[in-house]
Amino acid sequence: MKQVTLKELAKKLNISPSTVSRALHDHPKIAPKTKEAVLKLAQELDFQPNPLALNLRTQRSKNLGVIVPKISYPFYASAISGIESMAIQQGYHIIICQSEESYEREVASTKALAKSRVDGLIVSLSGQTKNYDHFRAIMQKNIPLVFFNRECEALETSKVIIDNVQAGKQAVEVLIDAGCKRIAVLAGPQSIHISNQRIHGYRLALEKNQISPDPALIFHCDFSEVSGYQNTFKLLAHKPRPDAIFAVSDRLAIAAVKAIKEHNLKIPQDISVMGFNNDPVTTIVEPQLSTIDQQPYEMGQKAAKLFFDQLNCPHCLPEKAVMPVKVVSRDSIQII
Amino acid sequence: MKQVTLKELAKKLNISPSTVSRALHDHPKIAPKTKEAVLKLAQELDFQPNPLALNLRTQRSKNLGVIVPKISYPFYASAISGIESMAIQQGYHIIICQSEESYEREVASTKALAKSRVDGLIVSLSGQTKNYDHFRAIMQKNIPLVFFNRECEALETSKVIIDNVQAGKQAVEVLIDAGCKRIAVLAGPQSIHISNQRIHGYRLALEKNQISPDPALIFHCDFSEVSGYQNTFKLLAHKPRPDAIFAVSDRLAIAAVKAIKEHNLKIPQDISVMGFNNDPVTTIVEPQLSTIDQQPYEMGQKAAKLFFDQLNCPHCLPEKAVMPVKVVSRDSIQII
DNA sequence: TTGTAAGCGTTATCAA
DNA sequence: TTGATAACGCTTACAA
Repeated sequence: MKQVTLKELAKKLNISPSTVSRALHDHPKIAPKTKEAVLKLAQELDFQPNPLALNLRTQRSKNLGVIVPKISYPFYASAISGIESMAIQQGYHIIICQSEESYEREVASTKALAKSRVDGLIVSLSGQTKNYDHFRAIMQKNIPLVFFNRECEALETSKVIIDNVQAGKQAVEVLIDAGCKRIAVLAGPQSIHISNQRIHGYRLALEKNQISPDPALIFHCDFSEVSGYQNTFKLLAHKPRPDAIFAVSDRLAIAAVKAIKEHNLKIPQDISVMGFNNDPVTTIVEPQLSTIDQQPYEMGQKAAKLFFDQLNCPHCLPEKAVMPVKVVSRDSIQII
Repeated sequence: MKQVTLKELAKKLNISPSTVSRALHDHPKIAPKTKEAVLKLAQELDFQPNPLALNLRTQRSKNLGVIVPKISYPFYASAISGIESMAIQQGYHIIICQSEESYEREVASTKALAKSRVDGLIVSLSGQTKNYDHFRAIMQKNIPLVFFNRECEALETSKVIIDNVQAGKQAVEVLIDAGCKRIAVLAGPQSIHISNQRIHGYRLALEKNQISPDPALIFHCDFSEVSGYQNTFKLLAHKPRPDAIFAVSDRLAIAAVKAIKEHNLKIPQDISVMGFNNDPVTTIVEPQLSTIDQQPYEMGQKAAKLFFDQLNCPHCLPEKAVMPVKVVSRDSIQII
């Protein structure tokens, strides 16, 4: 059972392939009955134009590469859904690669996707990435490149981000408004730029509220649960004990919750916790976690939109979209 | 900056395209110095063969379609990673579609993927799917089709599954071994075959241990948290109260945990809970959940392997792979 | 050992 | 209104 081709339609109808092609495309100058006959047969034989041939002609693969640290992070799973929802509307498919936070894997994926001739690339950087030459190569090939969430400031590309400084500030202000004075930070790796921005927001919030910052209250750690857990132990040992923790990700916040419970401290009575991301787990942990929702689905949609903008207007200037965030208040912060 | 083509290499070297092609492919009958010259120039100009042209020639897209209910389910996120790890080795990319448990979306995705000429399809059925004509169409086009996890027994395709009856039996035996006698089931939708198989396993376990089954202890519900929660309320109201719950998914188990706590009952002292899937949340909920690990990454790898087997041997018989599961013991079941 | 020519399936251009 | 031809980039008989 082979797929029927346009040529075969032509042969059966005793007309030329070009006529068939025109009939199928509503060409203005085609005899109505020719058109009718073609459409009828095409229907009957379930003719599907071969996209492989189309791709060769147009030099477009109709594929969009997406590189994220990990699809199992709920943030990225949602973002991917958002990207896909837009892509599908334009007849595009997305090809997803995971960097697993590894620079080497990110480079390898970027190269593989370029080789496979994706029409564009939507990327959220790996935690290790400090060199951007692989993306410069993409740009030189005029392949539209859009960053989202974790972006590269040094490159002039379209990007979809949130205002991490502002969001960090908002998050910490929730804690301050709840009466917290000694707010510690589970800060994530120092290499992650968005984490640093959120911490910058933390400082701004303190400043605005005349709380003097204490650098010893900032605990850098990697994103793993173990690391968050261990650093919370250190954090709780600090004298005087912090009365709140701002974690730059929900995963870290949840590790903190675990550690806090082991210390037989109560959340939020003894210590408040603020997360970031609005992962589904935030409603499963006890108490439920206050956090910041970045609306990843919408970020993904916007990123895809910016890709199509670039595709359709290669010489337009790149666009930077800053998306709004939402504070989500739950039970991990004392209400005063 | 256009990509350089094989023809251009040929022109620059004043030889024919075919010679260049042969040089690049280690053709046996090629003069060493011709080959050398070609490779050198190819290197210099960073020649990358255009896969779009290759695809048209070979009539292969080098894309593998994957349809799952939802990528944000951790089970599927892992399975996808497993599929991808195999695919990448063979120069394949995967195109992921989410059915969102909708029959219509599954049909639409199947058709879209066929239209885009994927070389094969790896599918886990949507919860609604009862008609399989869209897959029959795929099989008629000789597109390799592999099911995993949620399969279709009526179709003769390759498949990767676990023995859900056996796994359900094992799960319930853990409860029985812990001394539970009145084991209720959060059973999921009646339309989901694998859930029903797990429930069948439940019955076998009861039977084997001379516990008489009580149909009133089986609570069908959809997979949502609300539904699991509400049904647990009903379940707990049942007299005499069950001393254990076997949930066919961790999500349901977690909803049950919530409901149980609202009743001020203790897990596992008052009631034990057994889940299924080994989702990451099982270690976040308190107490940590005993469950069944299906090793989704390995399932995904195996599914991809079966796809490549079909691709390379179109007339080979389909293969059914039954993967082992692991019982994961945590704190939600009383140890006696 | 290399070159020529045809072909994968489609469409754009030109000519009729 | 339709047809012939060439082209997208690559490979492979076949010929030389």
